[in-house]
Amino acid sequence: MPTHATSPSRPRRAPRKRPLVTVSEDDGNRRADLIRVSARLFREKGFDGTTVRDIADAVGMRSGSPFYHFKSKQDILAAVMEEGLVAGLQDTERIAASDLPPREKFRALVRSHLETVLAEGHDFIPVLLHEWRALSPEHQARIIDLKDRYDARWQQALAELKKARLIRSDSKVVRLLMLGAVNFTIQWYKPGKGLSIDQLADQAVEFFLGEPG
Amino acid sequence: MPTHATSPSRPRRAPRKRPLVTVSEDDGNRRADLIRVSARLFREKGFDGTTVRDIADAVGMRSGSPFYHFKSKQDILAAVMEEGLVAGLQDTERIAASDLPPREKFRALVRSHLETVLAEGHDFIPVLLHEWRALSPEHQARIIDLKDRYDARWQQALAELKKARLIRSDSKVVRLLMLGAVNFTIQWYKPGKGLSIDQLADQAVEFFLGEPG
DNA sequence: CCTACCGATCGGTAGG
DNA sequence: CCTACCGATCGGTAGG
Repeated sequence: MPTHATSPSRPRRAPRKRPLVTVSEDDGNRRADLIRVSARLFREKGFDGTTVRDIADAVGMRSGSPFYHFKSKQDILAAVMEEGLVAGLQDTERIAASDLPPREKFRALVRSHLETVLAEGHDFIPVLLHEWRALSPEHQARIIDLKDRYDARWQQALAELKKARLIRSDSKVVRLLMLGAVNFTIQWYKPGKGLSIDQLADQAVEFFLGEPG
Repeated sequence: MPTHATSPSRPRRAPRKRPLVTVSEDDGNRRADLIRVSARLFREKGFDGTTVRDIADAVGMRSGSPFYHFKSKQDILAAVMEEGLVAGLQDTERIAASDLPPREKFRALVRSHLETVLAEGHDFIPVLLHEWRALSPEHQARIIDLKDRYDARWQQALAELKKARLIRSDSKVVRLLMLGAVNFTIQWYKPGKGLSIDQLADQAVEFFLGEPG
C-alpha cells in the first residue's frame, strides 16, 4: 500500500532536507561539521558502511560537496582519527604534567581516557579503534606518530606507579592489557545505565592497582 | 603504456582461477570452506569491505555460487560467528568441568581464550568482535544466546577465584575488564613476535591475580 | 558549494 | 554449481 499517491510526471527530486546541524551561516566551520558527523556515522555504521551521501545528508549538503572540503573519503577518516588523538593527547599531557600523587594521577589518566572514549559525542577515538584497518597505509603512518606519543605518556605513568610500588611490573604487556581493558569498554558500556564513567574509572583503578593504602 | 596488447575482439573472460583451497572432489564441505575463507576475509577487510566475489574467488567458485549455500551475505557472517562461539564454548566448558585448582583453572581459561582469538586460522571470534555491528538484529539474537553461556562460564570461574581469595571482587565489571584486556590483544598481538601465546597467558594471569602464593 | 553525470562495482537471481 | 544478467548504489569529477 503506497504511502503517497504517485503521479506519472518526470522523476521528482526529494524535497531538500534541513541540515541536522546548526551553524552560523557564513563561517568556515563546514569542514569541522563534516568531521564531527562523519565520526558519528563511521562509529555507528563503519567506514565502508557509511556513504559519502550519508555524510552529505547529515550536514545538509549535496552528495558531491564533501569533496570540496576533502579530496577523498579516506581523507575524512584520517581527519576524524587525527582530531581524536590531538584532543586526547592534550588531556593526557596536561595530567602527566600535574603534580598529583601517583595513584591520583593514574586515576585521572584512566578517567580522562574513559571520557575520551565513552562520553556523548566522543566518537573520534572509537573510530580509530574500530576502523584502523580501513585507513590507507600512507594515512596510517601520520597517525602512528600521534599514537606513539600517547602510548609513551602511559608508559611514563606506569613507571611512576612502579616507583611508588603500586604495581609490580611496568612492562609493555601490562600497559597493553590495561589500555585494552579500558578501550574495550566501548563494546559494552551503556551511558546512563549502571555505572557512571567516574565510578567505572574508580573500579578499573582498583582492579589494576588493588585497594588503596 | 598498456601491459598487454589489446585486440578489438569481444570482451574476453579472465582465465579461470585455480581454487585456493584443496578439497576432496565430491564432498559436501564446500559450505565449511566458505565459512572458513569468509572468516579470514571478514577479519582482514571487514564485512562491508569483503565482496561476495572475493569469497567466491577464494574458494574457486563463480560469483553467484555462494548463494547456492547461503541465502545472503549476512547468513555467511552469522555462520562464521556461530562457528567460533560453538568451538569456544566447548573448550570453555571442558575446562570449567575439570578439577584443576582455581588458579590453574583460570590460567587454562585465559590461555584457551587467547588461543581462540590469536592462533593462526582462528578468525571466527575476531570477526564476532569486529563485525558485531554489521550483523542484522535477527541474527544477533541467535548469537547472543551462545555469548551469554560463554560469559556465564567466566563469571563462574571468577566466583571460584573469589572463594579461594585470589581476587577481591567477582563483580561483573571485573569480568568485563578482564575479558576486554584479553579480547583487545587481537589489536596488538603479532604471532611469532615477542611473547608466545602461553607466555602472554601467564603474564595476563599474573596481572589479573597478582603473583602466585 | 550545486548540478549533472560517469564508470565501476555490488548483492542477488532466473534458469539451467 | 555455472551462465548471464539486473537494478541499485557507490566514490568521485567537470563545469559552473
